[in-house]
Amino acid sequence: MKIRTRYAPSPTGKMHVGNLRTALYEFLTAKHAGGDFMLRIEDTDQERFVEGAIEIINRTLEKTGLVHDEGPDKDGGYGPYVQSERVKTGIYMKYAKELVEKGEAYYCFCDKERLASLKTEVVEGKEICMYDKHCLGLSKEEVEANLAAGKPFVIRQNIPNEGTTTFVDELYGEITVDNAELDDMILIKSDGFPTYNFANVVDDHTMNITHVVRGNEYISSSPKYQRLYDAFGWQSPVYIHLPLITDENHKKLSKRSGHSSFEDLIDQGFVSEAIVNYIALLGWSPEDNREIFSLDELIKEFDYHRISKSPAVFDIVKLRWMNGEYIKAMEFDSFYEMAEPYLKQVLTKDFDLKKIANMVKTRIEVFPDIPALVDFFEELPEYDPEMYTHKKMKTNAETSLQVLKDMLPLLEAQEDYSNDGLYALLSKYVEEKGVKNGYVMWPIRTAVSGKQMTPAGATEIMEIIGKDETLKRIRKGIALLENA
RNA sequence: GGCUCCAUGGUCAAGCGGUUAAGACAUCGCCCUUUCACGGCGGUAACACGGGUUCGAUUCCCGUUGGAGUCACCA
Repeated sequence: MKIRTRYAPSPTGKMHVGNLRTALYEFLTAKHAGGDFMLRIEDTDQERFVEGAIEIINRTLEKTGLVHDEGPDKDGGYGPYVQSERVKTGIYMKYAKELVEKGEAYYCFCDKERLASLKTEVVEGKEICMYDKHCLGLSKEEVEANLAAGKPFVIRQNIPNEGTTTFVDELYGEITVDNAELDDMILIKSDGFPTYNFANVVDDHTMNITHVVRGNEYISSSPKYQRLYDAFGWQSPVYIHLPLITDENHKKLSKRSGHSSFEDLIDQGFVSEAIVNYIALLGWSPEDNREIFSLDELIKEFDYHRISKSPAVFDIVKLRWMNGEYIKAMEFDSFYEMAEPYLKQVLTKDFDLKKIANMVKTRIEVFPDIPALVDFFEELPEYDPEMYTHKKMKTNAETSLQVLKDMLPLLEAQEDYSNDGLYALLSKYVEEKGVKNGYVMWPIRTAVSGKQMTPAGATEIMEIIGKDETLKRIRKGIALLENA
């Protein structure tokens, strides 16, 4: 049988990385087996609906390559299935009533006050209460009368207080709970909309979803869903619950961490391929030791049986490393396209931006690293003359001053300011003095950059900034050292 | 708190009764080098604890401890 999976987000804002990984694993589970991947928008809670959220979901899935296979026709492609649209067909109410007929569900007319009066216990600021099945005792006539009188109602699942319920998860195995632990959850809300708990079962069944891949947080409500499948006489799908992604404190990733959503990450200069690659490895590992995977390679290698059971910490440091690997592997032209705005942030003079971009390409992990790395080309920063002292190079203020003074007239006389020409000039001096390269290169590089760390060597820098600026900076260095 | 799940280095993780317990990130050191970076090489670092089962447990079972999730007319 063909595998069918679905990604079922609710449109409430940004795309959380946990949700993105869920979408990825659903996509991969289907695609690895040549199956289909669906997108279903779960918007049965009108209050939580956020304008533009569906667009964010669509854009993110498109950008990451997680394209869904079917759905309502929409200008040339497939749109997502949308629950609020399906509500209009009456499908959920129809199935809910079927359950009522079977005695597996019942109408409930309890108002907020009565519900609030139910014995509650407060644990960690959260109220805990279970419905007392009060309305299950209503006679058929009473229900009819209430309905006829237009009294607001919900439909609840009827779960016995005795016995146990078991469901099977592919990864976790059999999970059994006492029915007494299970609340009579609401299937249809008083506004006529189904709850997620109900809609998800009806939809997964009617859409022939074979593998339900979802976050770990659903594991505790899965027994209730299982009872729903059983009540309908439907075969339940294969369940695959995914381990949680946490922050460095092992807590659920939240907005506070600053990188909890795909959008955050993109804003911070990560490329989507690297993000996908990284989260694929958060909770899953291939048979070999490979770590760099394109989406197509993931499809080929992904085996959901190798998904791990324990939670994973989202490590931004490793993501940065991986992003750096992707940047290094990029074609120069596409790299340049993305790097240019960052270059232009700090470089306004007439520089060879492509040359600078090329220097920087292997040295950054994310694009926003660029400005701080190249800003000295534009303007020499204030720097501490202490920087001229370097143990290994055997340089200090004195030797540096000597080198700069010796070099200044040579650089003034020099016409050829190409990297090669300058390198030849400096090498000649090095040879004559019988010193090590660094003995000369270090002070020169310091004088022309004013930086501890640069993306290029001394002569490359001089080539870029040109003769006038070079001489200015060398003189500045001399002045600085003489006054020190 | 009830219920459920999880437990290999700081982090991601391989392992599925017998291994010198892989690999990656981070970290440290060395080499290379026109400093740093890049690159190359190497080091430090882990089976939470206690009982079983077994000739033999990181691996299987039980308990303890620790962590997490969940307990809505949210998904």
